[in-house]
Parts: sequence; structure tokens; C-alpha cells
Amino acid sequence: MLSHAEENYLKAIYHLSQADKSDVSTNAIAEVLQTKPASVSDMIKKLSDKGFVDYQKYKGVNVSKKGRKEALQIIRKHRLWEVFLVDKLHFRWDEVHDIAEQLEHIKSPLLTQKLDKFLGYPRVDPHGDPIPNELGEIIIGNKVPLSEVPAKQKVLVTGVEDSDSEFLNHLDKINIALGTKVVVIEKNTFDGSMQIELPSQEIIFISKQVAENLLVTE
Amino acid sequence: MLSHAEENYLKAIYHLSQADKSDVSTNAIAEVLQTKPASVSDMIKKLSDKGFVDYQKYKGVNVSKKGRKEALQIIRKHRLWEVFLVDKLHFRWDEVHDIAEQLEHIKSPLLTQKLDKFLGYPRVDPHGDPIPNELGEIIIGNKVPLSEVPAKQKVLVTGVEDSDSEFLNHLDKINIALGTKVVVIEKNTFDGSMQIELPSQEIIFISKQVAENLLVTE
DNA sequence: AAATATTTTTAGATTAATCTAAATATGCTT
DNA sequence: AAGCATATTTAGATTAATCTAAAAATATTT
Repeated sequence: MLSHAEENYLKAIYHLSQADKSDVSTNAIAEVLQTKPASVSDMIKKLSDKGFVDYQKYKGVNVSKKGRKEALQIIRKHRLWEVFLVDKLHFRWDEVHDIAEQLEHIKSPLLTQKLDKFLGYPRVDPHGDPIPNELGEIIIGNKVPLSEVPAKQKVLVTGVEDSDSEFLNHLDKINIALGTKVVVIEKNTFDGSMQIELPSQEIIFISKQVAENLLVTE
Repeated sequence: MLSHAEENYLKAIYHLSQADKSDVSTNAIAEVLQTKPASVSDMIKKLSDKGFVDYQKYKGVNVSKKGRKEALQIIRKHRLWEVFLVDKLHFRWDEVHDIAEQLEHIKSPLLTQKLDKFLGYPRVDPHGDPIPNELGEIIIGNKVPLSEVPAKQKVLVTGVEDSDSEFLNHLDKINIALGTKVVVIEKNTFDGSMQIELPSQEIIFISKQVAENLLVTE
């Protein structure tokens, strides 16, 4: 069984490897965990001995198959608890991270399972990030045009229908990129335009044309 | 801020002092925490230095005013989480202790407050034990005859109306004493008799006469 | 009250997680 | 490719929580 510290390192390594799409450096881990590179070296060695990460001295580290599964369980718990905090206890979505950091370490598979059920098997957390399933799989939902998304829903921008540069420039100008999470605030049926909220909290208007060309997930 | 280990010691000392109504011995603490007396001595010294317990070598230990307040906050969280696990996640009351032992260490006063509200400000946990309030006070509910308690409610036997020995003998025979927690299963309106469940899970019948003479709390 | 038994504390060691400082490896620059 | 800068690892120390074994205090028994 992993200690809290080991779990935190594993999660950090997983997240960094997702972001960089490559092996993770000691300094990067030290940075996100607010600790010293020397401590990171020690811990990596331990996680490597236990088979949770693949590691060669000076060459960086990454999660092993076993480590990824473990990391995704922790992330699953983190995101389920975030849903609980926001949906049931009415925290704001920007208040829940630190509490979920604590709750994610609670060890009881049955608890996780029952919590998932209680919450209605949510597929994304309040930040729009997907919740891995019990097997550690992240099911990426189908891409649909933003224009088909009902009001109040939070979605992740995952593609464009029509990728000509004029459209991409426009997205850039209004601060939307792949990976941006937006919330549909209002749909205007008469002209197909929408109001959406950006991660910056800013609410912007977008035309029917834009809404039909933006593909979003969940 | 107290570590998990310190919190567990403090809680154990509080519980033992409640049970014995006297100073708590090193061995007794070691027993309940499944640890060695030497470790207990070390920890007591630390808690004493921090002002959470009153301690004199070889003379036993007890929680200080500050320590009691802290212990009651931990107990409050433990019991609130037990209510959550049973009422919302549908755990059985005998399954929740180990999970609540983990959850009780989550640090966020706001979380505790919102959880309390979400659960409808329960006054007892699923075992019938009272939940301390935010100030660390245990409000003991009024004593009412068992006959007035609605079905499904779990109550604590805290007194008798009529204390003649024949009645007390009868209670003894049916395994009810002060401090016994019972659940009202069914009330029979036509003769005022009831079915109640004992901590042993056994369900027994009691007459109107018994139900009117048994005082219970919450 | 002296001897014995029990409880408690102390002394010294161990493990996990961290640190600082020093050594070593890698990478970048010219 | 040699030298310099940066990144990483190692060595040795520290703190928290635990342990075993021994010493000291308290309690019990005869």
C-alpha cells in the first residue's frame, strides 16, 4: 500500500507526463510538489523499486503500467470528491481543490464505488476534467458541435469542424483553444447564437457559425 | 496543527477518560491504539508540551481544556461522516467505523460545517452516539418515554420513569440497560406495544407498559 | 515493611520523508 | 570538443513515530 507521500509523487509524475508527453524531470516534480530535487531523487528510487515508475538515472521517470493504474485511481477519487463538494455541499468549483487533495487519499474501494453511485456516475468533475472509471480508463466522450450542447453544461473544447485559418485565428482572438473548458450560459434560439463562459470567468457571445464549428466533449 | 498520530492519541485519551472517569494509564492507551507503552510515553510527553494533555510522570494523563475541545472536534467529524456513510451512501452502521477513522482527519472547518448542514444537523450518529456541536459541546437531548418515539428512530436508553425493582429486573431479563441503543421497528397502535431492535440485532416485543416507563434520548 | 510484580519511563536504534552541501552527469555554447 | 552551466544524484543530517531492552518508579503480596 502506498503512503500519502508516495501517492502524491505518483500523481504528480502522471500529470506531468500527460502535460509534456515525455519523460518527467526531477526538477519539474520538485517544482510542482514544492520540495527539493534531492528528495525527489530519493522517492523516485523507492517508487521504482516498488515497480510504480520506470526510471533510469539521469534519464527522467515515467509511470509504469501498474503506476498509471494507481495514479488514475487517485485521480478518480479526487474528481469524484470534487463533484460531491460542488454538487452536494455547494462549494464553488474554485474552492474544492485543497479539500479533494486530502479526500483522495481515503482508502476504501467500496466507498469510492458507493460515492460514484450516489453522485449519479458523473463523467467529468466540476472543472470539466474526465473521471477515470474503476478500471482506470478515461472514457473520452464523443465530439459534438457546441451548438448542440444544452445551456448550463460545462464542456471541453476538443476539436473544430472546419479548420481553415481564418476560423482558428478567430478562436485565438476570443481566447478559445483545444483544451479550453467552457460553460454554456444561454442559447438564443432565434439566431443560434450563444453566450458562453470562459475559464477566466469572462462571458462572451459567439455566433451560430462559430458554435457549429467548435467540437466539444461531454 | 496536530498530526494524524497526535489526533489519534488525543481521541483515545479522551475516550478512555470518559469510560473510566479518571486519569488514563499508559498501558490502557497502548492497548487501544495497538502500540507499545514506550511509544505512548513519548507521545504523551509531546502532547503535554503542546498543552493538549495534563500529565505528571507515573501519575497518568488526561486531556486539558484545549485538548478536550480538539478531541471533540475530531469526534464530531467522525460521527458526521458516519451519518453520511449510512444515510447517504447506504453503508450498514457496522461497516462505517474504519472509513470514518480516515475521514475524521480531513482538515477543513468549512467542510465540516457544510457536511453538517447537508445531513440536516443530525444530533446522533448511526450508533446512537451524540454528535458534538461546533463549539465542542455535547447537547444531551431531553428524555422522553420510548412510547412517544416514532418508528425507524434509533434512541439511547437513558432512564426509567418508575424504578421499582420488578421493572428493572424485567429490563435486565430482556437485555436492556441504561446506555443501550435501540431502534424502534414497529409500533402497534391498537395496544401500544412495540417491536424494537437491540444492539445484538435481535428484535424483541415490548408491552405498552414497558414502553411508557423506559426513558430514551434523541 | 521487605520482597516481588507490574507499570512506566528512558536510552538507543530504526524507518520514512525530508533537508543541505557536495559530487557527478548531462547539455549547451562557442 | 573543451569549458561552463544546469540538472541530478549521493552522502550525511534531521524530525516524527515507532520499536526493543533496560532502568526506575509504583503497587501488591506475604
